Amino acid sequence: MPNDAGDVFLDVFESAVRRELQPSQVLIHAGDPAEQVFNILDGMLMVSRPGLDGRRQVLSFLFTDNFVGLTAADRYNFTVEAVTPAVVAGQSREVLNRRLVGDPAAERAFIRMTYRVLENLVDLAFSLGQRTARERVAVFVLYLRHRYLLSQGLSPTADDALLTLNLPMSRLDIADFLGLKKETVSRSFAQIEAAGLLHRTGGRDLEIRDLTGLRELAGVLDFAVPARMPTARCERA
Amino acid sequence: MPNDAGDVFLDVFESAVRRELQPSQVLIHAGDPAEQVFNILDGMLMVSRPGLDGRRQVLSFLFTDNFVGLTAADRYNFTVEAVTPAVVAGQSREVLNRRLVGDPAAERAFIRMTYRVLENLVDLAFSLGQRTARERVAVFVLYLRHRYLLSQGLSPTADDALLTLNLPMSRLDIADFLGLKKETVSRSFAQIEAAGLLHRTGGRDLEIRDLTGLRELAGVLDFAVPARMPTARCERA
DNA sequence: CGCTGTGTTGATTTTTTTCAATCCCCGTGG
DNA sequence: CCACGGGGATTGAAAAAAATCAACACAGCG
Repeated sequence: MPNDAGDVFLDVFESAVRRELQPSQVLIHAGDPAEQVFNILDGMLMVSRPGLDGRRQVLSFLFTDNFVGLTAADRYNFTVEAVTPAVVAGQSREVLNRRLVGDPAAERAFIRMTYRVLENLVDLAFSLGQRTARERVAVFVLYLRHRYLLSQGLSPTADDALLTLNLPMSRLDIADFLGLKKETVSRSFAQIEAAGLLHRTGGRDLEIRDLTGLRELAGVLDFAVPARMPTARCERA
Repeated sequence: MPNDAGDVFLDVFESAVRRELQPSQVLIHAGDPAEQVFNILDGMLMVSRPGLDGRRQVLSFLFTDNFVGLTAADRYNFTVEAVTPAVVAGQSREVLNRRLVGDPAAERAFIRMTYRVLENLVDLAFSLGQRTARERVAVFVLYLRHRYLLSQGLSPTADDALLTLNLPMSRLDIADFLGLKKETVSRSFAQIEAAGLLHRTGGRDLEIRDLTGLRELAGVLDFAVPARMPTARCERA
């Protein structure tokens, strides 16, 4: 559904219709016929899967050059809305499909992009299922920083760069992403701040004070190709 | 990584090496070079993503004709092991790739299969992030039943069929799938049983007593193309 | 300058986990 | 055939985590 990539097949968006979005404006409604795919040109968007009773799970945040609109069914089963003012390019699925069939390189790039989406979802599932509230918030901060670094063309391991972050989404959005309530997100931020790992500088901005400590708390070294157990079968009670 | 499909490209496994697995035997170790892809011929397998400190998130259970081995990186970042005695067919990635490049139909089938994996992961993320322990267990029972129905070629909406289920995996495996502890899984089963929705008939077998009630608890009508909010933007506090 | 909506903090309740004890199924061996 | 043992499963009690309910703070905006 969402995601990554600056790839060959993105040229299908050259002839695409541009569309501007205001914060919280909806690009894709879950349930709509899946006729188009989109490329993010500017701004941040949010993909979420609404439940039947008002609950929703935010699945990912989209940045410049991310792609969104994949689905196996003939209707979208996720919602996409703008977080910041944004510009997207929309192209019909058919045009994309025609672009892909002829060109093995484009095909491969497209499949690789889909894998990356998949791996992001696996990371999310791991957070939701296995990490504590504090850990999830720490991972989230690092995740956002990582995405910012990427979208600025910087190395994701540029350690000293980008220690001030803006979180353009609401606490509710973060909560629905992390499977927590907004109060729990606030408290987790407060605890992480109390531990000296970061500092909330008013509004939705923050400053990372101890990147190493934050990474330790998160139990994560990097994203997309996260550090994992090499082979050892983990023995547990 | 894991999953679904009885599809065109599966013919690449005709010339594949068969391998038999005993319960808990590992087919793919996270961290191994990703040289092969597999098709499940018989039995049940389990895909999981191990964390750094022994935590693990089970990502899916695999049944006959499911496919596993996808990854964007050159190493697997997930573990696959047998739950029941199983038989798999292994083929090199290269053979699969060669099979796909020439054939748009196979390509499309492959991409569609990847979408289905993706949608299963989205469902999992929704459960992990938004549902209570009881709901997760109810969804899990319905999910397993759904997979059994599919693998038997029955209609997933055959309501009265298949009311007795065998859960071949341990409570710990279920717990790691649902993001709970094994005791919580036990308690949730007990509560659902007390509510008269199912009955544990010794060992790892159970009997569904009230399918409708179970679906209500789960908040799910069906899988793979789950019921979702049609359009309405959900207003919430 | 007050209003409104988001965010934070506090107190309490609920849910889940943790720790610990038993149970029970099942295979084994007497 | 039945006692025995062992690992998984269940249940209980206590602790911890997160959610809920409620009040307050604060920023942005008319």
